[in-house]
Formats: sequence, structure tokens, C-alpha cells
Amino acid sequence: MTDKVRLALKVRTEPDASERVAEAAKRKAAATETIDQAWTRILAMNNSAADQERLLAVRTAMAEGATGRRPSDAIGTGGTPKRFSKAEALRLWSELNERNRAATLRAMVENTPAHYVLVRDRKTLDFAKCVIAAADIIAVDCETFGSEEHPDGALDPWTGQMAGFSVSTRSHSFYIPLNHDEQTELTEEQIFSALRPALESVPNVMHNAPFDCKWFFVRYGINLIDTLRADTRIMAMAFDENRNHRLKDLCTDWLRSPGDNFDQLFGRTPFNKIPLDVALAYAAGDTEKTLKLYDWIRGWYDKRADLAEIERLVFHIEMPVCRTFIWSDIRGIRFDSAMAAKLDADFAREEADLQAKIYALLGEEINLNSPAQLSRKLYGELRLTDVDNGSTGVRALKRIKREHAVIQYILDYRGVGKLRQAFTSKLPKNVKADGKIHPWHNSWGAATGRFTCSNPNTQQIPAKRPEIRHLFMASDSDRILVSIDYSQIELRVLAHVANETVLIEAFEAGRDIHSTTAALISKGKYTYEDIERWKDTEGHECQKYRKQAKIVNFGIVYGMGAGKLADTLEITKAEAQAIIDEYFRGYPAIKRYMDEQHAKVMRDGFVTDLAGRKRRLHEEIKAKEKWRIFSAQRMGGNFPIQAGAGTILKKAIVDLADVLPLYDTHILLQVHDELVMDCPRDITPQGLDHIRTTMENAIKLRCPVRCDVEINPERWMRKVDADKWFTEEDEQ
DNA sequence: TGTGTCACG
DNA sequence: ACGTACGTGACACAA
Repeated sequence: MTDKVRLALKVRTEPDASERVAEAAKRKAAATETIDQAWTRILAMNNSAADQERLLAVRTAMAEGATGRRPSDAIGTGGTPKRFSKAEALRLWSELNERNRAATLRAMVENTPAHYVLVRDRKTLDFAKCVIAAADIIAVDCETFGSEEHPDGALDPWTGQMAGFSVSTRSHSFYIPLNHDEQTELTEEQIFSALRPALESVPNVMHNAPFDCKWFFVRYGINLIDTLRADTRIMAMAFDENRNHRLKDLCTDWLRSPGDNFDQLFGRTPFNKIPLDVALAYAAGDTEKTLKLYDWIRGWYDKRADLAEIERLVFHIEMPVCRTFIWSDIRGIRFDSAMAAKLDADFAREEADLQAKIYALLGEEINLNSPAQLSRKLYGELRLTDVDNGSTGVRALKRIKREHAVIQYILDYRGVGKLRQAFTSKLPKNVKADGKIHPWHNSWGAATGRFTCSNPNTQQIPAKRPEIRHLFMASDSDRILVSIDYSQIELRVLAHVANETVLIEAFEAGRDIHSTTAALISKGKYTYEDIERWKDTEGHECQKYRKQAKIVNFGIVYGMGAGKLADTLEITKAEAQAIIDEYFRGYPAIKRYMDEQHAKVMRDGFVTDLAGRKRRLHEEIKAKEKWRIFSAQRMGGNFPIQAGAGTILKKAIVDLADVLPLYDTHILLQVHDELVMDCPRDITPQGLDHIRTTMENAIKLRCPVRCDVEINPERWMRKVDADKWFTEEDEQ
């Protein structure tokens, strides 16, 4: 028997054996486990919040005798008892829910409060108009649905439809149907001509405002953005960034009055199929709760003086930024679908070529996108060195590149496959009828206060391979894309919060910060000037030092230790430790800062950034697993830096609101330390300077803040020299 | 639905 | 004495 065959047998037989053992254990457990023990086991599993809630409901229902195991579920094949599983419990929940649904809906309709009003005729419309116009604040929410053609339309104002919307004042809650199967006496025209003035003038509050604002503007041209006072999701984020922020759950936990759950009530029924009396009871309740939640949070601001900073953050930074990016997303960014198709075809051909080469080398057609299959092939059959527990990630593969010719092909295949799967073949699907991509910026998506972005995520368009970014274009031939990014903003914030004079002086002198650190970790072997002189010389030690310094500069911000640094730089742990020691010796205030932050997290349970944004880690520091506590300390060190950098950019966005209109310029995208804007082609150097200095002066630090301006006529990241651009423009 | 991988800063 | 890289979203696979 050859080794290869023996190994193949081993690989195949082992899981069988372990499966048999597991199966026997299960049978034994089923024979001995009581239902209470089963519940303890299931509830201790890593369940999603929704599942946990459902499981608890089933347990209660079981105890009350409202449901129970079916004999067919309790007995397996051969008459052996089957143990009670999570899947079975969730099946029981579905059954219970289905049984309860009709009754719940009936009860909801019967108990509809008297101040809920269904707007279905002239009289109720006039009443709604008067009540809304007289209100000091309203809550608004819309109900949407998709179609056969656009199944995701319920989430997409560019392809879906609005079933209706609800508006709450402090006295009444209205539901105004627009497109229900159940007809009313009113047309969309009648409804909006009556309500538009009131809707657009009274300050409003919403939960997840970008969603509803976009629907109203894109579908009906109703502008609720300029009068948007608050988004209760953002207010909730400012109160507790760790929890989920669904309206229903916030109401349950904070107002102690549970909200209705759409899925639970309606399942997959599109909202336009919902009877109007049910729609009223559900939708009017949502806006009423939103307004109550808003008042509840405002109440805390009034009660607690220490929340003044949070209140300021919400109303003077977050809400203006949120409003700006609702407009940005509505405006959208032009996308070159034809070029994308061409690029996609090129990538597909390249991918097929590589795949053929790989199959020839492997002698078998495995699925290369399956980590499991690839891992078995490389480490099992081919017996290549498994450097990272069977991982087939780039890092592991790069290290065994010399062992087999196929590795480089696999890496290339991965690279081109990623570009095609994630970008050239997917981005065109996000293009709407106007030829533009309308991303969803979530201005407080991350716990650190950073933006997130989705559908598509324009923050993760490749930067190293610029051809994908080139697909994003200026809106018109007389306009250009201008991208302005903060230079080394996180390291500047670090210099500021740590008050590290060595770093501050380097920034003041305009020195390259990686070269500064490179000189430092070379232990005096090279000066800053040496590094700068030799950094681009292939193979020179200065180049190595600068490369290491760059990784250390970023790594320290993340709380990187010697182990990870050694891993990344492919040096010994002792060498890595020596570099870190040298770094902290040269930047003593950074060491002090990190120690202070770690102590602060452990003492207070939270840390703050320069605008009072908080990261609460109370639960983490109480964890019994050491790694979670270490992780919390790293977060404590990293948060003020990452959040601070994010807050500077947000403050800049607020300040730019008064500047950009002067130059007919609009923000299109945010990529953490960068803003991509759409400008007139004839914008002046003075105009760009004004925009740049506004960003640089957004928040004063102990060191200067600098931005770089890139001029991209037509395509993102296809930049031209600014001086040349302006002199040539003048000649025309 | 969770996991692995990989794109970004 | 020991030991640790932060924050995201999207895709394909495997169950």
C-alpha cells in the first residue's frame, strides 16, 4: 500500500469513526437526558437573540401544556429515544406562532386605541392634515413591498413600492394607505397634495431615518431630510453601542412596552396584502413608539448633566452627518456598466485559464472555492506543510509557495476570482435605472462611531488594483471627482491623545512618519535622512527598516504584540519584542498612554474619544476568559484613536455643509479617512483649498492635521497632477 | 446560519 | 510569568 492510498483511507475512515462515537454518545444522552436538562443544554448554546427568545417562549408554552413533543419526533428509527434538539424546539415555535397569529391579529385590531386613525377618505385626510400641521414634532415610518420582478424591492426605494406610511403626533397616530390591495377612496395625488406642506415643515423623528427618508424622496419627492430632527437608532447607539437597535427590542427593554414584530405577525406576507385595519394597528403603533422612545431618551438628557456631551454629539455631529449622507446616497455615483462587463469577461477568461492549469497539476477537478476540499487536497493528499491548522488563506499559502508549483496558480486564481465574484460581476447589479450606484452609508454603523456601507459596500472597493475604482465616474462630462483624504490621521490622533512630543515634533516638521519610526527602530544605525535617502533602493537595509516601521506604526495602534508582529514580519518573537521595546523607548508617551487606557478600561469599564463618544466594555472586562479581557484592553487602547479619527472626519462633514454649496460640490462617498466629491470641472484652486482647509481645521489637535487632494477627471482614482491640471485648464 | 476568506481603512 | 492586531461587509461553501 502506498503512503498516498493509506492516507486517503485514513482521511476517509477517521470521520466515520468519530461520527460513530458521537452517534453513540447522542443515543446515550437521549436515553438519560430529561427535558429540563435538554432545555439547559439548548439555552446555553450560542443562539441568536431571536432564537433565544423563541426558545424561551416554547419552554413556557411547554410548561403550560400549550405545546409538546410529537411522538414521531421523540422516537427515532429502531424505537430508540431521540434527544430534544434546538431544531425541534424551533419547529414547535413555528407551529405555535402559526396557531397564535390569527388570534393575535384579531386582538390587535379589536384593541386598536381610539387615537389611531386610518386615513381612507376626504374627512380623515383633512383631519390628519390639521393635526399634523399643528404638531411640534412628528414620527414617520413607511411600509414597503417588493414585486415578482424585484423580490428585494421592499428594501429598495429605487425598485420597490410603498404600501403606506404612518405618522404620529403626541395626540394621534395615522396610517395612510397608498398601495394596498384593499382600496380606499383616496389617490396618491390627493394624499400628498394635502399632506406635503405639513410633512415637509414639521420637525420629524424616525427610527433608522435614512431608510424612510430615501423612500419618501425617491418615490414621491417628499423631503423629510431637511426637517429630520432625530434618528432614534442613532440616539440608541449613543446610549449603548453594544446592544441590537431594533425598535421592537429597544421598546421592550427601555420603555418596558414590547413592540410588534413584523415577521412574527405577518411572516412573508407583503405589506400591501395586509388588511387596512391590521395595518393601522401595527404601523401606527410603530411611529407612536418611535416618538415615545425619542421622548424617553430626551428625558434622560434633561435629567443627567453628564449626558450633555452625548447630546451634543448626537445633535451637532451625528444628525447633520446622517442628513448629509442621505442626500449623498440619493444622489448616487455614476457607474460604467459597459466597462464592468468587459472587465468581468477578461477576469473570467483569466480565471478559467488558471483553473485549467491548476486542475492539470492536481490531476483532479476539485472545487477551488471550497476551503475544505482545497485543504484536504493540499495538506492531506499532497502532504504540503500545514503552517496554520489547515488554513488555506493567502498567508499560509504564501509560506509554502516553494513546495509546489500549483500554489502560485491558486493564489492568482483566488485574486482574480475575488475581483470578479465580489466586484465586476456584482457591482452592475447595484446599478439603478439612472445608471448610478446608490450605496447605503450608515453614518454610525460601527461601535467605534465609524461609518459602515452596504449595497454595495463602496468602502471595500479594491485600492491596490485601481481598475475597479475606475468604473466609478463623475456625474457628467462637465464635472470631476475630487478625493480628499486625511494624511496619517490615526497616527496624528495617537500623537495627540498620548501627547507624544517626539511624534508631535515629527508631524510639525513635516517628516515622513514611517521613516521616523524606521530610524528609531534601527537603534541609531540609520538617521531619518538615511532612511529617506535609501528607502526606495531595492534590497537596502533602510527599505527593510521602513517596511517594518510601517507595520509597527499600524500594529501598535491595534495593540499588536510580539507574537503577531513576528508572524507578520516573519522574524523571531525575540526580534519582534526588541522592535517593540525600541518603539516604546523612543515614544515613551505612547507606552504611557496604552498603559493608562488599559487601566482605565479595567477601572471604569469604558473609554472615550475626543468628542465624548464612548466605548462601553463593562461586560468584556468581567469575562472569565482571559483572551476577552485582553481584547477589551486592546479595544480600550484602539478606540480613542479610531473613533477620534472618525469624529474628526464627521466634524469636517458638518463644517463642509457651509462650504461645499459655494462651489456646487457634493459628497458622494466616505472611505473612513477620505471623502469622494463631485465637483464642477472649473472649480478653482482657491475653492479646493477652502474645502481642504475646512477639513484640516475641523478639530484642532496638538499636532497639525493635513489632507491630500486628488483630482480625478472622469474616473475615481485616475488622478492627474493638480498643478498641471490648473495651468492647462487656464489655457482653454 | 455559521465559517473561512478577503476587500477596505 | 504568562500572553494579544482594531473596525467593518460580501461572497461561496457546508451543513
